[in-house]
Amino acid sequence: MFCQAYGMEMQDRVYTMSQAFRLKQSIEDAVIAGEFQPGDRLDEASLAERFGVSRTPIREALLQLGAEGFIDVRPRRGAIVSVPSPTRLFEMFETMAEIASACGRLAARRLTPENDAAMEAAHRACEMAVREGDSEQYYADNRNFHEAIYRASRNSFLADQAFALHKRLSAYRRIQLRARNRLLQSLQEHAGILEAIRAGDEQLAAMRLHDHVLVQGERFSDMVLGLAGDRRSDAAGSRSGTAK
Amino acid sequence: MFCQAYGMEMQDRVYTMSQAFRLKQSIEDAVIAGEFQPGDRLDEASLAERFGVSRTPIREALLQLGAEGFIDVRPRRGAIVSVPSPTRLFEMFETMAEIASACGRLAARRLTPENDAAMEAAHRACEMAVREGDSEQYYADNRNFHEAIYRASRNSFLADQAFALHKRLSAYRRIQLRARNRLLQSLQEHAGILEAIRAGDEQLAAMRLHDHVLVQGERFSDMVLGLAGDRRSDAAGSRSGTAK
DNA sequence: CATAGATGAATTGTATGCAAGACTAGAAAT
DNA sequence: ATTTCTAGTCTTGCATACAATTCATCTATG
Repeated sequence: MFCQAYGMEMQDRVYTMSQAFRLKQSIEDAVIAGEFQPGDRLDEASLAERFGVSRTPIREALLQLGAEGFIDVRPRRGAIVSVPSPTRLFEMFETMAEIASACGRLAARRLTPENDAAMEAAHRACEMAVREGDSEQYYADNRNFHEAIYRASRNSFLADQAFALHKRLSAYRRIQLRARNRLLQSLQEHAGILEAIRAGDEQLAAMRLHDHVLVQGERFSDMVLGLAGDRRSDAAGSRSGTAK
Repeated sequence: MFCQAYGMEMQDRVYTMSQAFRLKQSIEDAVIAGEFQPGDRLDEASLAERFGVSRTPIREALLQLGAEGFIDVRPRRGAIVSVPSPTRLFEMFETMAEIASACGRLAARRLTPENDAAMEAAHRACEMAVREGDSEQYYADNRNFHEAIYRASRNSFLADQAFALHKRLSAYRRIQLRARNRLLQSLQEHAGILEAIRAGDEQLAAMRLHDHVLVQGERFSDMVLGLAGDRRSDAAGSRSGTAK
């Protein structure tokens, strides 16, 4: 049937996005922005009231965010913003380092002029932010720079995974950037990463990206793992004061 | 995701799992078992009737599976079992190779006697399956072997990610195993991987795992990427929304 | 005084109903 | 005969109602 080809063309049509999808984005953004802090309860009723919808689409959004690991949905006990234990956080960063370095390795192998230009532009933006000492701006530009590298792997699936994890870690990454005042150091590392990718040196690019993400945290991670025989990855609150 | 024993028991107390969670597992199992083939429609009404529940928990299960990337949920157009394009499939396998090799690298660095024993046991089971020529059994044991390696990374987050992707690719992996009749070859590669991990040779372990997963597919992947200048964004495309 | 048990309030899980968008088939027109 | 328009059916999306379970508070008891 020739009609099928014709029908395909109707796919340019823009379908209305469901409310649940919009809500998912909104809630995710609110979490990333820090409006909901780790440990905070995501109450279905209040979220429904806040967004002017019923509980149903809220529930659907929360469950999806839970499936992505963005929040923690406990059966019959409601959803909370995940509170990863220190060990869990190291594990997440270590995973981020591995995935990022994989992207860098592939990018070094497959670099195209377009991807190169995108990374260059993002790098320039980072430079500008550092020059102006704008930490918030650097945070945003840094995100774009890393996304450009993920894309440069020319593996959109891997890039999606990388970016998803990047978003999940954004709150802690921001702390990391601020706490150590390592804007300039970060920028220099970026330059080294770019250099390695452009040289087509897969190993070097992977290593530099790995170290860039972990920031000397690797050995510390190993140490923690060595000490802690058993690991708890519970989201159980460390909210109230120290257990006495 | 890390759904194993999610709602089973937390802090001694056993909570009743929600229907939606059970349904999620059931539907996922059905997809993995090949009962629903890629492209098949997952109709809410018929699934509800099949499991004897209303549409609500079915919907919630489908949305969660969609968020995990296991199926493809299109707004207002229902859910289907994902039909990755060949390019997409290569990307998924390549990502699996990268994540698996990362697990192997960490396993080589941190191997404990317990993890070693677990891998050994799984390897023995694989040997037995090959000796008896039981392809189905090997498929199951192979899965356990790889899971043992993921766990041996001593990074439970990374291991969860790896296992989730492994499950997602199970249908195609089974084809891969059968089509090439490479049971024996696979077993020998397993032995080589174990050897490298035990020797603490991170690079070798990573490389062997990488090659084991990709099975000479790497160059082919590069070739496909090289030929296809632009990649189709199929219906099974990324869920990155309007991110530019 | 502390702890265990029970009762009421609050919150989540599921079912049902209705509205709106998407698919199908048929008729009209070129 | 092919395409376009249209009407009807089917499916999904959301709201509401109710059931089930968890949490908090209070009381009784050692």
